[in-house]
Amino acid sequence: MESLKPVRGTQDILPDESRLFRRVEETAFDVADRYGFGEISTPIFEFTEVFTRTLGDTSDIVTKEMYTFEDKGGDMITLRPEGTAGVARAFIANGMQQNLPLKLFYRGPMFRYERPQKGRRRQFRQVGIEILGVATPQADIEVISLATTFLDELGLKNNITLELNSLGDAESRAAYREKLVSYLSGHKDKLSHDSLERLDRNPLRILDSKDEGDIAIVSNAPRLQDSLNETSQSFFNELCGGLSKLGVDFEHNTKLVRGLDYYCHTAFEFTTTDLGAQGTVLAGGRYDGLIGQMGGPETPGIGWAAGVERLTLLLGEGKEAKRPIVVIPVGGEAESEALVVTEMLRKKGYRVDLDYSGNLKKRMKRANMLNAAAAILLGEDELTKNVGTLRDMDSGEQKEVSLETLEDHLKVYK
RNA sequence: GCGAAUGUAGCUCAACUGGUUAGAGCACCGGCUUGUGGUGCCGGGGGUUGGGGGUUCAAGUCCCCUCGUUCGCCCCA
Repeated sequence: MESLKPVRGTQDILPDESRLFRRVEETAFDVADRYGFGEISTPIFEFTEVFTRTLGDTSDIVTKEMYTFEDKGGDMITLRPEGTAGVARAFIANGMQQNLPLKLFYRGPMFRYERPQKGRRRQFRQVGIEILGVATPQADIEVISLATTFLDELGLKNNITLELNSLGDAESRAAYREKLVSYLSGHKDKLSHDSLERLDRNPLRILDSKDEGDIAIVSNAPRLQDSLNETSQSFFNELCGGLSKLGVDFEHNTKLVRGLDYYCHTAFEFTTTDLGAQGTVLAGGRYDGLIGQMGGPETPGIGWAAGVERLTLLLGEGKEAKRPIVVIPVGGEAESEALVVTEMLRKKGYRVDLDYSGNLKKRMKRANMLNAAAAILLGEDELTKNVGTLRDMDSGEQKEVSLETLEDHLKVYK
């Protein structure tokens, strides 16, 4: 065996940690459900074209981060690097435009060939939502307030801030892009190497540069919001107004941008300073051009995705699992009776564990390790009297109770 | 893809400028306690020091390569 280690950037998620993952995903689904979203599952791999068409040939995701391979039938297949493309594809393929507007929730693993870091894996999980078919800011408001509720219910409200910006409609963006490029072109000699490359590929990104020289240049650059036409401006105003009315706090970050062409109007990110360089915990925006670009009917869309790993890193320990009751048979004869009692209690809804082996001391120790609330001892003495010894694991008090009325005594532990 | 740090027991870490059989705490197993855990005492198992190569009389320690992790950049959730 070459190595038993998992492939770089992948990880085993053991039961304790799984609980956190489940909490994040279930909270997300639960909230989305209340907001009227239905769950959609799309394949975790698609024809490569699905992603190259939606993400554009020049984006980093496509040029260097996709897990792409040829399958045995000769098709080019890619492990999905994000969720929206698959949802959009499924939308078109299933003729879902009949049912607009649509509110969809998804969750599952995504794959990106990147250098792993804290909060960044090659296989990672996302939860996300999309609203399709609503061109007005109502959808933007709903999607963002859903995100806020979700993060609130995870108890993360205090660590996370919402940054919001408008990219404007296609016309406004094109106009701004032109202004920005012509301004920046006058400073080519001073731009950082990275930004120089971004200049023709993705100039808006330069606004976001961390290079000090770039920041100085950008500070005098024409501003995005000055290029917004009337439609775009009122769209954004309506969004901000709606959020305020719902009590959603946000910061208008005029440097927040999205690279791809089909993005428009709303862009937002929920960020934290607790995760080093991977500060973005949930992000999304409006993508009115996407479905049309894929060959479907022109359909407006907006949505977000959140990184489950990053959220679990912020959660810490979290709530304890429900404490079990442990049934402890003493002596071989009690084993089968213990099994009966255990099954009976399980079917009545108790969380019950049965110790398999060892002397009483060992089994008690194990019950303690399991953080049991109570232990039920079944030995020869008990069996002849048809009782069980019920021990409260916190107080240490114990009493014999008849097996018929056992459940009444357990209600406190349920 | 680029730059840097790091890698010793299941976990957290120790081992002076290279120098005998690599230690400790926690965890685990056993005993004190043959039907009673969470505290105590005694004992035990555990490591090709991430892997490979090199320098040296001698390498956990120095050098090279490789793999993993972490941090930053790029990018993103």
